[in-house]
Amino acid sequence: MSRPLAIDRHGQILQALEAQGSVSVSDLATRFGVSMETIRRDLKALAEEGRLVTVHGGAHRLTNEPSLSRRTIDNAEGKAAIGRAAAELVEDGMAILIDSGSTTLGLAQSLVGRSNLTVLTNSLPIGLLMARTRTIRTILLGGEIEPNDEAAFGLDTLDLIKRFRVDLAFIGAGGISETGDFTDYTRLAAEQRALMMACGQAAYVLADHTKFSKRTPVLITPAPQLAGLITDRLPSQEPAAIAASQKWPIRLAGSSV
Amino acid sequence: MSRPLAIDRHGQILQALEAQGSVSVSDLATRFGVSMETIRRDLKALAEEGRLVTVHGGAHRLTNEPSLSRRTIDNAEGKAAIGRAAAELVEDGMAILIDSGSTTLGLAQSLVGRSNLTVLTNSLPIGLLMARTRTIRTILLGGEIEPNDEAAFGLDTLDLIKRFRVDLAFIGAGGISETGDFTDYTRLAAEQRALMMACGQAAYVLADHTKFSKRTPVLITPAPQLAGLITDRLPSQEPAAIAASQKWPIRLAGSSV
DNA sequence: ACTAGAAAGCCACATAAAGCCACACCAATC
DNA sequence: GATTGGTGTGGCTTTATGTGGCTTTCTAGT
Repeated sequence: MSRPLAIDRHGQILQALEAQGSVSVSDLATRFGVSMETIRRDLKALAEEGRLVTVHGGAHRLTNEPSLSRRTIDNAEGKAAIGRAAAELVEDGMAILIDSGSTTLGLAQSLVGRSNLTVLTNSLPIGLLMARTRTIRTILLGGEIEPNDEAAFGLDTLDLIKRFRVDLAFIGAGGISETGDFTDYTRLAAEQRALMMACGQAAYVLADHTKFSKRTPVLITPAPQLAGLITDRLPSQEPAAIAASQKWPIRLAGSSV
Repeated sequence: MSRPLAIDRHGQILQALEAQGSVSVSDLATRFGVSMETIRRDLKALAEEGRLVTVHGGAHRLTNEPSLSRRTIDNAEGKAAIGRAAAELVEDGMAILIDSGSTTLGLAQSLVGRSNLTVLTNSLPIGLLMARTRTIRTILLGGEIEPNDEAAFGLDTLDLIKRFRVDLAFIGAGGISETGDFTDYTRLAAEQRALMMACGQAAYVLADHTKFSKRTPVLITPAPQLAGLITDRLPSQEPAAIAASQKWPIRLAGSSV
């Protein structure tokens, strides 16, 4: 009987670490089907190389770096579920576009470990995350960086988007109006998101349920490629949720972990 | 030379490695119908040619270029000193371009706290760092991301560079040749760096002393804007250092903290 | 704040897979 | 027919992993 390569495990551990910030010994042990002691030895070796720090129960990423700062993401669980649901739509060999935002970041995290994909994004954290997998080809849509989003916006970004065609586009939104339409904070961002939709053969908006109660000023003109909305749950009392459910096909992400 | 069978095997092993990142001895043995010992000899031979690295149980793709994301930066102190020296050239209100690399990252770190600056960069870590200051306007030059550098390279990047003109450009280099010229790992990177030089009214190459003993294959064609080299110290015994000092104005960064 | 139980860590030992080396073998080549 | 280079085999060493016993650390309930 042959033994799986230890070095592959090391690589995947580091990937999981990039995506999640921390990993637990028991999770890794079950995931790889090896004993906890083996995982401990892996983590110890990686820690000696200075690639992570071990903590009781697992390991943690070194904290100096441009992190996908896990700065208290609201409704992290719901966004992770949306990410997993969206990732199921992504098939081997596809080229996809991922917009910036904490919800779309959930999708990127779910794609870690996949290979034979091409990801276009205007988000720096997503770009770094994807590039570090080393198995996903990553193209960054450059432009002027908006510090709040840590993503590129602007004329150059619009221009770059126009040069590509992808299989799927996953778009964020600032909020959802009472009419069920998607809205954004600025004119430029709305324009850019509309263009991103048109870049894909099919486009999905990723928005968690908190967006139904958010109103942002600029309407995003939906492109014909818009295939639906992926969210975690529909707040039944929200007019925006009711309107949206009548307007777009909605895919509910099971919040079960 | 060798049996045709063996040559086929070597090629296919490298191909499998390219596709999967790693291969196991036992898998290859069953796949080719030969003994594990033979596969080991194959891997050993390929490892001696520098085409892969052997690990217990198989082999792993080599990452030719030392990765930036491994946190231990060689000669961090010298690079920080170079960064401070370069930062002194940057005046209020300027627009500057910062190339990717660990040395140029030192410059970016020295600029934290400054304001009224515009920074163009193709490096994701530098872009994030600058954007997070919120006082420095940041423009990211997009394109395909090279995982080792965590920076954008490619046709789109070249195209974007051409659209800007900056006051100062700070360029990295893979190595310095015996003739004192700057060299790089790939044709594309060399081209891109040359274009970056031409983007500035004046351009400086930032390279610490370890670069004088590094030889990388592709020559960077210097643009006329190249105003000099900023380094931490000149290894007197290195022919590359002597040649460079005769060819370019050199600014030595005081290593004093 | 204290303490008991549970979970995780550590160490030593056992074992199976992998690596290494010397030698034998086989099939082309000169 | 001798030579040469690739390949397989057997014996030994090394490495990776699992297991059990013990210690340490965390957590929750009083």
